Amino acid sequence: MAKQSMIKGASKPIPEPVLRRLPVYYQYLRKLNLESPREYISCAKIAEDLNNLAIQVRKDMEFTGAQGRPKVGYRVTELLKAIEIFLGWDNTTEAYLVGAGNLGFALLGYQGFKDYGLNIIAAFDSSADKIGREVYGKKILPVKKLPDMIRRTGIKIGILTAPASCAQELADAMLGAGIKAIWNFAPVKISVPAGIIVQHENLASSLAVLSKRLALLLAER
Amino acid sequence: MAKQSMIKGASKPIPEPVLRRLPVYYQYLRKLNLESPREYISCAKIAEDLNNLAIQVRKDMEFTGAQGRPKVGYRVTELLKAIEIFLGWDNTTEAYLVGAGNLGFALLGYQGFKDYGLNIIAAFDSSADKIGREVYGKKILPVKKLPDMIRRTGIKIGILTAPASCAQELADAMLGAGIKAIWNFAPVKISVPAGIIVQHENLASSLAVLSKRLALLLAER
DNA sequence: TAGATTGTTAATCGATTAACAATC
DNA sequence: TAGATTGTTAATCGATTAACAATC
Repeated sequence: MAKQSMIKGASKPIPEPVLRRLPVYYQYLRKLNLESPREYISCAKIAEDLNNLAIQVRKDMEFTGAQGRPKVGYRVTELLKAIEIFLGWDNTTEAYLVGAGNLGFALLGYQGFKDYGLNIIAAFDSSADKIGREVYGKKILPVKKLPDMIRRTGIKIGILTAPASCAQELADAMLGAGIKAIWNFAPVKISVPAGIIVQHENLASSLAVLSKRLALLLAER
Repeated sequence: MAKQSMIKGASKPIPEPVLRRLPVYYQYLRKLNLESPREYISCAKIAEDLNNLAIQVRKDMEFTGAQGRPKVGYRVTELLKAIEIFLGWDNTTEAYLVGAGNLGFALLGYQGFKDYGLNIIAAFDSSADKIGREVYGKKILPVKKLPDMIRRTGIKIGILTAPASCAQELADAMLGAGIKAIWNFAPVKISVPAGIIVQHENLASSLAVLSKRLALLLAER
């Protein structure tokens, strides 16, 4: 099966690169709103501050359906709203986190998620000295209760921050109980049936880009 | 300034997508070597297991300079070596980590980095109850010693896991002391002069892809 | 030998960028 | 009005995929 770099199914398919840039604009505009608020903004200004091209910003914004006014630009609040709605960040999606290690704790404590419509309801772990604790206001529950909780709450997103060695097993448990999307931070590829979404965060891929760039930079002279 | 999706400066410029896939092959081949070792492997087999196309695997491998034998395939050890050398993972690069919170701890404890030639030498933090502790064998030092340590050791990579509020300030301190590449996990864009490499891990971008895919999936029926 | 698989050149596809008309 | 900026159509560029020759 071929991979899909294009997100299909929508009226207009959205290129993944666009989808990855929209949050960057969103973060930028929110920060701008706090630090030096203004009613309107042009693509040229956004592009300049974010170090890319105005035409790309304009094209990207087109996907969200946001409309600007010639000579004036886009109303900042409208732009923010358009991105929010487009990404589905205007209403909250609930998720469970599985694996309450350091990374799990970091994600539980990340305040940004609520801006992106993601609410981690609870965490699950198998270790007795973690179960029962409360971290950043979120309960750590025994992992054997996970399937039951997923069924009862109908939660669709699982955030997997367990060690590689038990990632597949935990993924299977989640999927069996009705999870539809797994955000996988475990450093291992997990196999899932068709129709299930896996978003794999691979540190090694990022590191490869970083180390190659650095090697080229240092080799320049 | 336009952005560069292509890594320039090498004899043959390497597309970033290729660079991101190479570690996936690497992880796959290493796991294969442990679980069901074999001397040779074909691109078709790799592609099947990783869910992509044989021609893409072959093209990607071409960049590493690895050579296969028609009808036989590639020698697994050679493939691993070729990727290692190509990414510069065959000799160790040292790095400092700045910000010893939960995420910092998670990265300090991540065993995988040594396979990728990255060695985090020490961590820095400003909080008194962290300074002096040792985590996964790595000392936590006072952040005010950071510039001096960078100068003395000549370390070129800084891993930034501090809160957004002090990310820019810490980045400036690192760059002033000679850091050439920053792996930025802080949820904020940092500004750097030309010639400095910043690799920004943006959770919001990944979440956007995940949430849009899930929304489309759930809307299908 | 026949067939599988690599290596390499060509074709396609999609994303980015450019050009320009519309409009405030 | 003139000029800046959007909206939209066209051109370019690069990455992916296909085709096929080379070879073990």
